[in-house]
Order: sequence, then C-alpha cells, then structure tokens
Amino acid sequence: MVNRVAAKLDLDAIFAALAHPIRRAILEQLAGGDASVGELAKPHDVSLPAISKHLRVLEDAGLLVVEPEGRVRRCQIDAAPLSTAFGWLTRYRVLWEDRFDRLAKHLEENR
Amino acid sequence: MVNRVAAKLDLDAIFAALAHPIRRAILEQLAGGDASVGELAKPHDVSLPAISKHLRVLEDAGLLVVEPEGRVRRCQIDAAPLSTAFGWLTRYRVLWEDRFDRLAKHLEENR
DNA sequence: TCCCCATTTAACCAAACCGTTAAATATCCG
DNA sequence: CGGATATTTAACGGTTTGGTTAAATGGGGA
Repeated sequence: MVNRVAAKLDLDAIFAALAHPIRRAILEQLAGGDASVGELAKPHDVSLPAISKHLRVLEDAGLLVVEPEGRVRRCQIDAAPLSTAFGWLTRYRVLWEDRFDRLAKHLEENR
Repeated sequence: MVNRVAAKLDLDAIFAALAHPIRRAILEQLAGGDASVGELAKPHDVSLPAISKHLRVLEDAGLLVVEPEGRVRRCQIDAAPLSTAFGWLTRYRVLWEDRFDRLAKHLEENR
C-alpha cells in the first residue's frame, strides 16, 4: 500500500514541515476545509511569496495537494503523511506513559 | 503539571529536533536504555562535536536529560515532549482515518 | 603531579531557511 | 484588447544548521 521506504525517507521532510508555526497554522486552517493561497495567507503577517514558499514545503512533504481552478489555486490537506509521523511517535508512547505511571505510583505511595 | 504554554511554544523545537535522522536514531538508541555520549556517537559516521551539537538540540527540545557521572555524561531520554507532538498530531487523526475509511469503502464497493 | 580519556568549545565553511521587494505569469472580465 | 487579480519566480540578505578540525576543559588513575 503506502510505500514504506518512501515513508521512512519522508520523515525528515514531514517533521521539518511541522517545525514552523505558520505551516502548522496553515494545516490547521486546511483541516477546516480547502482554501485558496490568498485565504491561507490572510491570517499571517508575512508577504505572499513567503506563504507560497511555506506551501511548497508542505507540498514537498506530501501534506498539501494543490488543484488549479482558473487563476486561483485551491489547496487541500493530505493528512496521510501525518500518520507516518504519528506512527513513529507511537513507538515512544510507552515511555511517556511509563513516566506518568511512575508519577501516579509516587502520588499513591505518598498520600 | 506540565506547563502548557511552554509546551505549545516548544512544538517548533520538538518537531525541528525530530527532523534529523541522526537525532531520531539517537532517541531510538536511548529508548533502549541510557548511554554515554561516546556510545551514542559510535553508530554514526560523523565527528564527536557533531554529535555533541545534536545532543544539544535534543536537550533544548527537552527530549534529553544529561547527568554527569565523573568524566562521562550519561544521557537519558525524556519522552514527555513527544507526547506534546503526539497530541498535536492526534487532532488530525480523523483526517487520515477518514481517508482510510474511504479506501475501505471503495474496496468494499468494488469487490 | 602527570597523563589519559570523555566531552565541549572555538573557529570556520557551505548549504539551507525565512523573509523581503520587484518582476513575471496566467487567468478572468469588461 | 487591456486592465485587474491571483500567484509564482527571481534576486537578494541575514540567520541557522550541520558539518569539519584544532584546542580547551575536567575528572580518574598510576
């Protein structure tokens, strides 16, 4: 199904794409529905070319699909790569939950 | 408990820290138990100062705790910030699962 | 004390990142 | 056609990243 090799190689691009607040905000906006480039730019205090570059980063990471409709470009989120990142993080879940367990234990022992 | 404001501000640092394969490999190694800087460096074909910088990035993101034991520095993973990243991604889970649902539906309809 | 060992700091370099403004491209519409 | 609109490309600049080598730091042990 999903190409595992590509998925692994993409972890760099996916995490890097998520490392910028404007790009995360763009994804959040897109989670509420498709939007044009201009609509995506509106909430942010940067130039349009700056947004254009952020969109390129998201697109290269596979998180964004752009579909031209006349002179406007409609942008759509593709959340699939997020599941790759999610999957990577999942392997560590036991660690932070274990930490929580130790906290619970500590509280238990000291009540 | 965990400072939510700091947690939100840290998303940049957390995702950026995860965006480099050497740093992810270091975390994977640490998930198997504590290690010294030298032990963490061994699997990678870069200089020790390069590893030292990667460790600093992980430390700044809160993912690494270093405890000096004599002349050796024992490194320990702190997975807590990963739960912050995990939490952010969780909000999009419905999107990629929806995608999967549509695929399942498609397969169902065409079998 | 003197030396070895583990690690960091300093100094440097090339490439990438993030932003800008100005110009180019392409579509829509009167 | 010609002008307004949406968006990208080009060119530039400052900062960060990721690596290097050489030197400094600091604990451990003979």
